Amino acid sequence: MGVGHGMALLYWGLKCHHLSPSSSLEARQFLLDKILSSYEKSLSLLNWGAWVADQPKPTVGIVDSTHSFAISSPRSEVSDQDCKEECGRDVYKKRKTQSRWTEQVKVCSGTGLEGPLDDGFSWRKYGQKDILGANFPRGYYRCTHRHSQGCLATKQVQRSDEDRSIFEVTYRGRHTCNQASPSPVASPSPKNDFSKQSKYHCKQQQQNQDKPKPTEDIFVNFGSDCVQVKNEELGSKDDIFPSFSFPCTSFGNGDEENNIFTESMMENSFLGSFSPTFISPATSESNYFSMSACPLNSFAIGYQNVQTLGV
DNA sequence: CCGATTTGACCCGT
DNA sequence: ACGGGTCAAATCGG
Repeated sequence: MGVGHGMALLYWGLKCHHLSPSSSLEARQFLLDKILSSYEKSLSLLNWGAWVADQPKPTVGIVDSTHSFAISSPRSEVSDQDCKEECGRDVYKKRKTQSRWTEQVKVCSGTGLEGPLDDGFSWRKYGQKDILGANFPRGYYRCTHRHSQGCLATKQVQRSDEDRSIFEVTYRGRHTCNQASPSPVASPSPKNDFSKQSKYHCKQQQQNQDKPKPTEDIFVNFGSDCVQVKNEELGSKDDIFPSFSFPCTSFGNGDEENNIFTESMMENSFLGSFSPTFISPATSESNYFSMSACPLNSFAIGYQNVQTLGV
């Protein structure tokens, strides 16, 4: 309720104020401060403070004029795990306490793409396993910048048994790296960089999910993907975070300039590193965040039409 | 040559 | 003992 209100307010603010790249930096900062303050109030209302209280306050900064802003709330877990990784193998214990959430990525069949879409981050595959009871193997990915920047974000990709067009992407940890450079959506010339960068993703999809498709189709066909985000296993079993969603039409007003919220947040941090904190750090499995971002024109990888699919 | 992927072995929690 | 997750050597490919 509270967070939903906060999110509604956030969206309202962005929409009503027509936050655009041409807006002054001060205006945007002011609005974001307002929004965040409301959001934080909502958080405290929710009494999920136990989790939030330890967290450094989320900071919002407008990075540059390409209307990308970074929202981060660094956690001690990062340095903690860094140490543990260096000092010994304690990743297994740490795993339990890491933030984790799942996106169900639906790739519409017959569109030329059969595989999990690129989420704007660069991943390196480090393993694959056959999972008991699953028809398809699970792929394990970690951030490409794990060593160069100590980024500990990982994800698992598994194709759904019931619907081959659905991929369950489970993210763990947040990106602490500077992912602006390799990200196809964040680059000044997305299309060129994307086709180049998606090389490995494309290949990986072919090898991993046995459905080779032409690279050329990807950029277009991502537009029909659906992503559902849900949070998992973050400790709390309390139903304090009812699911909520934006109506699909809300974002897609066709005005690119007004899509700062969707394109910026999603491409930079929303799905990649910010969402676990922002969305629902303490939800039970029955509660999940659902987010619509239909015609995300600039959001090249095309997260779209997220709905409460129900799990 | 360098970075990504593959894949069997290994580790850990249950 | 078993299953899930990670490691790392071998391999691939630009």
